[in-house]
Amino acid sequence: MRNKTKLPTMADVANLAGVSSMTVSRALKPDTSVSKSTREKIQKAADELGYVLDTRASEFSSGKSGFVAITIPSINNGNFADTVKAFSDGLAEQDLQVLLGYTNYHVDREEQLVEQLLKKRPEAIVVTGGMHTDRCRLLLENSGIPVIETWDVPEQPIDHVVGFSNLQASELMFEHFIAQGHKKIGFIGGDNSRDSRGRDRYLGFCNTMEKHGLSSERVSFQELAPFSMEPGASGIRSIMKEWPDTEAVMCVSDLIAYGAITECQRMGINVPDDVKIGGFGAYELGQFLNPSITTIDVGAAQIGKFAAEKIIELLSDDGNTKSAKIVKTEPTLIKRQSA
Amino acid sequence: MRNKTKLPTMADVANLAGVSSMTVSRALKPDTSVSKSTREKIQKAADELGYVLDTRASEFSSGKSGFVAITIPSINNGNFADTVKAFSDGLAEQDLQVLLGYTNYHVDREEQLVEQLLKKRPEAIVVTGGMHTDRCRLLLENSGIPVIETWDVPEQPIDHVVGFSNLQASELMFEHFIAQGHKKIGFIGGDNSRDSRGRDRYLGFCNTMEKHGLSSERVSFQELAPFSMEPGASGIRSIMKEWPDTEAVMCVSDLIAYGAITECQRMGINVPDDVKIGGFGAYELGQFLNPSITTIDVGAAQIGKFAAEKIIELLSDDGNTKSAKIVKTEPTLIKRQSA
DNA sequence: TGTATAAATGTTATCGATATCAAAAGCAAG
DNA sequence: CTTGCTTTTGATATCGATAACATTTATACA
Repeated sequence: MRNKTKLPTMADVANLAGVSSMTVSRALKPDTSVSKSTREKIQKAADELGYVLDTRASEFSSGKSGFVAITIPSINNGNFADTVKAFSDGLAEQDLQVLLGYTNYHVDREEQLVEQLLKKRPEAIVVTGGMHTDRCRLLLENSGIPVIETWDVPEQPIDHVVGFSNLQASELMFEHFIAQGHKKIGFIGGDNSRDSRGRDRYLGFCNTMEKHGLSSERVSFQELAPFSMEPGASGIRSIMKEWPDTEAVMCVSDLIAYGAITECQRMGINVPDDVKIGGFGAYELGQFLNPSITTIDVGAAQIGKFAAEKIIELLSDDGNTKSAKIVKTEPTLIKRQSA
Repeated sequence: MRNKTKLPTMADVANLAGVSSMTVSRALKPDTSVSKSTREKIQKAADELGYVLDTRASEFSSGKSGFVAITIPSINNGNFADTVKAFSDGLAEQDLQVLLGYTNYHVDREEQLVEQLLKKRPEAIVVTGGMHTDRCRLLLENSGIPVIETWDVPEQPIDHVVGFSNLQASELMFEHFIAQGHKKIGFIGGDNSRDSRGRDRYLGFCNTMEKHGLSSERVSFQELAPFSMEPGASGIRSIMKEWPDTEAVMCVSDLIAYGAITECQRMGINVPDDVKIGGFGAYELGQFLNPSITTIDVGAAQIGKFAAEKIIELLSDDGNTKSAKIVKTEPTLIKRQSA
């Protein structure tokens, strides 16, 4: 069934319109010098044949692919979605498309994905996080295109960075707890070996506790493969069972906090009167829950916007102007009802 | 900066390894006849040069692109994410990649997107919904590849369909309301001109009301551009203000229901005692909210899975075997606390 | 009207891989 | 060591568009 009838090519259109295929090529682009009459003639021929440009040939011939690759950990995550949306919007004016890939929080999967993406010769690549396999790092370094690491500030950046310190960001929440006089503080996170951002948020917990001479034992690490709400429920159950006098808990994301808060309600524990619960990421659902979720806003959309701007700058650049290698966004605490 | 140093090509690898580029091409694929020793030699040369295959050239030369296009209305929507995930997983074994595009619930945007995607010569295309502009329909019909419409059962399908009747699905909820003895029933939806699935759910409301001789006036249509929770809050406010004796309301999605339920809580209205609220789509967050959200499960993942299977079948097909043009999934009511 | 300049169109070579066919090398059996 | 087969490798044409350059046609102005 498929490909039985071969699709029309530019030469077919040229034939029908009685011009050369080069003229067709020009007529189909917006800003080239083709007379109005021939352009109309060609447009008519193209419509008649149902001609659709083959960008594979086009990209191959012109040498530029017209798109930028971006990898994010998970498709179903409002935060990364915000980043991607702002990123796409920022690149749209430059006629650059976005090719998206999901690592599922696995560095091995990331390596595989990055290789796949590079094979398509993007004009730049954006990756989430600063933790990569050695080979992935090498691939990116040798790619010959701008590389931007986001959502993190790696110690040894590959190239450019648009991110923030997850460690410092999570400290905001713990300092907030402590300023309210709490001492028995806990943390619910995920598998730190897979998610370096989650790990840094946990380190922020440890640092702050240590700084104030408090115990950092009240932790629960849950399997949160498809980063979700259930683990928040099990996490808070486990913490409240082992340390019933816990006063405040920060969760590695708002989705976890959502699971934890709603589970508290089911257990008859009042949030925030009995225990305070903080989230991370300023997801929309946290704003509407009762109690609304106190959280850390990391400026997800801003990251995407900045990354897009940087890419536009780097691509238009003739290699002279030096732009900042590292752009930091400023996480802020959003005080709401839950903590 | 970019492209300054040209990336190595297959010919470079061939040179270094002392073979022809054709042999390199073969060695880099898994199942071709190349002797073990030369394959190792070539692999070594490729690694040394940091060679990465240029799929643009590869696809162009071989004539197949190796990917399938899919359009969905919104990136940040758990339901469509589920469909896409199942779809990707289903195609992964066939070495088919997925190229994703977002229509933002606009048919004009869809037309533009479909054209963009077709330019890249996918091997098949999946679109969400059965409402298209005339030109978009034409583009799809002339594309020469399998087309699958999903999440809907159009009256005049373009080619293949994997979907369900949104009308019948929403009737499940209204019949559920009525079976509980309710008569004063409402609906919160969005802009029907943009979202045909939402419109069909609304029609399901009207049909059921009419069938039982009830009024279908209690409706609120909200602007829900980035399909979200706030509109649920305003929607329920407006309905409860105008018709305070409303007994049950269905929302066009769980996200809207979430906004509506939490707003009720803030207004001191008890759900489900004072008013019952139903959602649509079986989103994860509805399962954990107190009260948990009664909803319609449309089998989002199943749609993706079926679509993938159909594509594999159609692509491997020699054009003989006739497969069903229309595959329907069976929406079910998930009875929880809110209704 | 002729010359200078700009605009419109055509010609040819090319991007990097693979399909296809041809040739060489390896191998088994007599 | 020769014949006949399989396996491995190579040479060449080709996919469809565009870059770069060449040429023709239109336009302006003296």
